Amino acid sequence: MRLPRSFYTRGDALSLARRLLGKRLVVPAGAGERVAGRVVEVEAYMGAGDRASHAYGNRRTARTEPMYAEGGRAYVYFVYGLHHQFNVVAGPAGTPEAVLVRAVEPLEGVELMRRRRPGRPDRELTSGPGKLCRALCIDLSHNNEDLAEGGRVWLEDAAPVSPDDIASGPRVGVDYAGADALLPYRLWLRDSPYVSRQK
DNA sequence: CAAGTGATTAGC
DNA sequence: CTAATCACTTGC
Repeated sequence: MRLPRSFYTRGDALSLARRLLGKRLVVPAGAGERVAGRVVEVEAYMGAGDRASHAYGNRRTARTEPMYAEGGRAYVYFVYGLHHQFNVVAGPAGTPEAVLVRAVEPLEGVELMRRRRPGRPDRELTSGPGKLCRALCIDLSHNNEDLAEGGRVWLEDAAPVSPDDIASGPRVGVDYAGADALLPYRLWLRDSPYVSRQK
């Protein structure tokens, strides 16, 4: 079952980031197959007031447009000439907040993931934002898709995560954001071996 | 540890 | 139009 719209619109990006940990990210892979992973690492991007956000100062361009939609849509973009990044849009329409999914633990379709990432140990199949998009085949065609209804990627509920198991720290790769780069908006499951390397 | 890759953007 | 900038990964 897909998580409902209200799951995404209920709170801000940080609240959604916390609730996203442990949930199951699913992408259909044709012929009734699925590729799926458990979310183990995320980053919150808090919108217009967040210097690290693409939508800082309400910057509104063709790329950032999906962030302004009602929560529950996908915001996918391309960085560094070769990697895709998958984000979940949070909050009501008009607030450009989103949560970047940084790492998942492979659960379904692991064979497919191995084939898409040849020569990688299972630990490194999905342990980074670019890696997971590669393993799950998420690309620009998924941009702006509706996770709550009809989209070709979605999230499913899973066993709740205890707050004690969640660790936090500064976000990765946002040094340009000044003081905002220090905010503890990166969250991960403390004991998961599938989180990305940088701490 | 540095190169690479190309979409996106701001600045003319 | 052009140049600069990346929410990163990989192979040296």
